[in-house]
Amino acid sequence: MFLGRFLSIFSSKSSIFAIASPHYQSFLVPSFHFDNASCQMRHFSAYPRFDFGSIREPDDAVALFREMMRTRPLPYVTVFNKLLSVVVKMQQNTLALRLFDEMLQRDVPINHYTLSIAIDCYCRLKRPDFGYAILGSFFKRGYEPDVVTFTTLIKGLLLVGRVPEAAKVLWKLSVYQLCEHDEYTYSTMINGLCKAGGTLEAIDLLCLLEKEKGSCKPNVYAYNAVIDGLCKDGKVDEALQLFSTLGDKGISPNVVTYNSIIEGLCNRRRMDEAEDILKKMIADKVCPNVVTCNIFVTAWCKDGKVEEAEHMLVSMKEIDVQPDIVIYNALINGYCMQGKMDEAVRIFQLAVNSGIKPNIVSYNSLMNGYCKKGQVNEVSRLFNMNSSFKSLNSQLRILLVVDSSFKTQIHDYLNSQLAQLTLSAQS
DNA sequence: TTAGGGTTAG
Repeated sequence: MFLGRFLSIFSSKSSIFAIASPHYQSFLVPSFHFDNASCQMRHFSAYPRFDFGSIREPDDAVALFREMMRTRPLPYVTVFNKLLSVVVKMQQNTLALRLFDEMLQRDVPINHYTLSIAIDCYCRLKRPDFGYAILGSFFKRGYEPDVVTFTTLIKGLLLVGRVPEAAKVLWKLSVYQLCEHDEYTYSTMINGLCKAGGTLEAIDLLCLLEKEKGSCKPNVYAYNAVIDGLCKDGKVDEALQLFSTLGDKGISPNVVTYNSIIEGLCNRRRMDEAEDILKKMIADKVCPNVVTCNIFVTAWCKDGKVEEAEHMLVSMKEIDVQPDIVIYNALINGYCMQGKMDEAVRIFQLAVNSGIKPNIVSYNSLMNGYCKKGQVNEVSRLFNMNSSFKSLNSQLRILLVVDSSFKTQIHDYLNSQLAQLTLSAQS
């Protein structure tokens, strides 16, 4: 049985932890001994120390920002930049831009790091043109955009599929000697090309870099992007071929490399080969992570082997990998697809009891399952548990998959909910 | 305590 073999593969992983444990220990030991001097400096500093680690919600960041704005003299620009970075890492790009705007309006000192963060936010919001506009502020304030700034803009253009423009920026960097490109620049370009459907062009660029003399050789991120692109294009054998050459090139595959290959094989239902790659991964001392586990769980669920897939939760505990909502959702959906709603709800509860918050995907899977069984009352109950404008569009999408005999009933129900939500929003 | 990179679910 595949699951049995899978578990036995994982059980051999204890050796990995044995090897890795000294690193874990040194990582966990607090570094008081060499931080004493700086602690004392801070203790006597006139500036308060702002605790960015305590930021959990966007509101926390706003509260800290307000506190910083009230502090006199104002904190250094580095402190404001740090706060903006924390907000960006929370994927609150609009909020980061709002804070940035307030800094400009209230004449808080900024530097080229601040401007790069703002460009990054616009790019992440898929508005690279606004990012470009900020380049003007660089020159106005006497700063020069550097390789990070340009790489960020290239990434932004690629994110919205503007491949030729991104290539042009890359080309201009060299021709006009605006700055020296680095590994990030090329891996960003290669990844963007793959994500925009241009895996072949990405391979061409990769080959060009491999032949180029100099220090800017493609790294594991660039190879991962191409391997993943090939797998997603269904060209798993080509991905395997490239994967097999990595060792000779001095590139160590990491967990993402292995996950992409495993996913490519699983999607083609080449499960035995996926298992072989997992074995190789463990032999190479690369620890499987939650994504690795989820790839197998998803594949088993699609094959209708949901009970077996559920055993993965046990395996994960054994190897100290924490399940996340993605893996619970894969199982919930697996049971829903089989019409086993009691089992689906049990997994839902298991997630909640484990402290994992269900999300829109969890609710949609359950609603879809109940719709398929015609249990409209359960659908309404779930809808009321999770009704908001944000999720409404996703919930309406279930109409596409429910049996036609229930469509009218659910459609009327959702319309009445929509009307109520509209009214409450207006009031 | 200052900026840029990858993989997963309905």
